[in-house]
Amino acid sequence: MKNGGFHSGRRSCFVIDRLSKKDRHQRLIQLIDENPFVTDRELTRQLKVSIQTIRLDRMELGIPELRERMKQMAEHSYDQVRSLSLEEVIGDVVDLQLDKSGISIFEIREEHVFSKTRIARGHYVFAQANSLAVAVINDEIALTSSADIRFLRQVHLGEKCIAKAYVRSIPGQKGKAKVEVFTYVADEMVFQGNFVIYRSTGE
Amino acid sequence: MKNGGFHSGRRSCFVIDRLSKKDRHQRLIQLIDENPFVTDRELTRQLKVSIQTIRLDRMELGIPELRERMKQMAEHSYDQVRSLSLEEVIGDVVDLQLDKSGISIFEIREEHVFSKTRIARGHYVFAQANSLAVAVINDEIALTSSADIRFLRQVHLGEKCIAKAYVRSIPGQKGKAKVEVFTYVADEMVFQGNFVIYRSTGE
DNA sequence: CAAATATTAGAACCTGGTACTAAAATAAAG
DNA sequence: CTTTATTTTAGTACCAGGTTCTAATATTTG
Repeated sequence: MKNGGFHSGRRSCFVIDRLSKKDRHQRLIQLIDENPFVTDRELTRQLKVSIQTIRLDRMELGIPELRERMKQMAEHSYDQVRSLSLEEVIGDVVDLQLDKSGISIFEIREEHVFSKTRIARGHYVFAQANSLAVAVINDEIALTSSADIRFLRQVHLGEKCIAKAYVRSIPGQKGKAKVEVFTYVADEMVFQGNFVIYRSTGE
Repeated sequence: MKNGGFHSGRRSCFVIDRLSKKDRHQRLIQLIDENPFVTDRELTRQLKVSIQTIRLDRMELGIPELRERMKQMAEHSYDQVRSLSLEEVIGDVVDLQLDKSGISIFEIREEHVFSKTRIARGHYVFAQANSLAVAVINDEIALTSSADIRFLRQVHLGEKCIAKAYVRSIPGQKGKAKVEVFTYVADEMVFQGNFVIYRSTGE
């Protein structure tokens, strides 16, 4: 053995000594998590064990090699970019009757909440309602003109928001539509909004 | 030569013949753009040229090898995830006087606009204002209670939104603060919002 | 036709591994 | 204190997907 104390470290009676297998595994997971772009060779320096040990460890832990990790990240981001650019609406629209009504579902995930309180940031709840209000209008161009909104209670991590939109056309004005949106978690109303949507009819 | 017509295609008098160098370059760019995970070997099949030609072409066009492409995508997505999870606020807060006022800047990028019209989705403009309204409140917990908003004109791709927030405390109610936000592009006001923010004072 | 350009072939080498065999070192059990 | 089991290290052959370099053919152009 190369490392360890002067008398080639028996037990762990020396300060700078190898970690136990279990500890090393934990550290390995941590290191790769912190920097997924680390090579096995770099890991040998950090963990003071041979490259074979690193590779055995990765096997046991089911951690793929660097190139495979990068490939997976690349594929993931590729999919994400594709789906994001398709995401014309925040939340899944499950029902849509153009110029009448619509329903969308949106689940509050980690990225939508304040990390401290785990309460959803208002603009995500608004975004779901706004997207739905725009989607429900049967027009080439539909833009939010103004809105009057109310957050009735906090929405927490993991909760499913069901937004229901109803189109109430404004009789006098042709280029504008009024859309009412109510968002529920289970039976409880958490958000209420009155949107005035600009539409491009007759242009 | 291996491909081409029966008499080993002189000129381009045969139908199934190699493309010109220029056309091949265009096709190569297109193929890699469509599927960045394609190997050189797969490209030889598509373009009917040798692997050396593919590699020369990539050189000339400055297209890196598959592994480098994957690495770049992986790094890009890693950075994005990191910055997204750190993004406590939409827009850069450039000035903040707690319980008084604040300014944030937010540039409209591709991902914020309707692909058809290149006009910003309302909820991004709202999100900037909402984030700023919450940030300007000097409290552990600050949540949007209600808002009254107006989109004064469309914001386009590439425009920089400068949001200014002013706290107007509500004298009667202790747990609520009123925040006015005005968003400008250059000198033009594009958005106006009155937010009522719930605050946790004295709790 | 000759000269210039484009294409192909092939060998050596690189990174970051896998798969496998085998020998040490260390720990645990009898 | 041995013997056995586990853990760690060493070393070789091999792989994908390349780069880099030299050299030989095609093909096009003047």
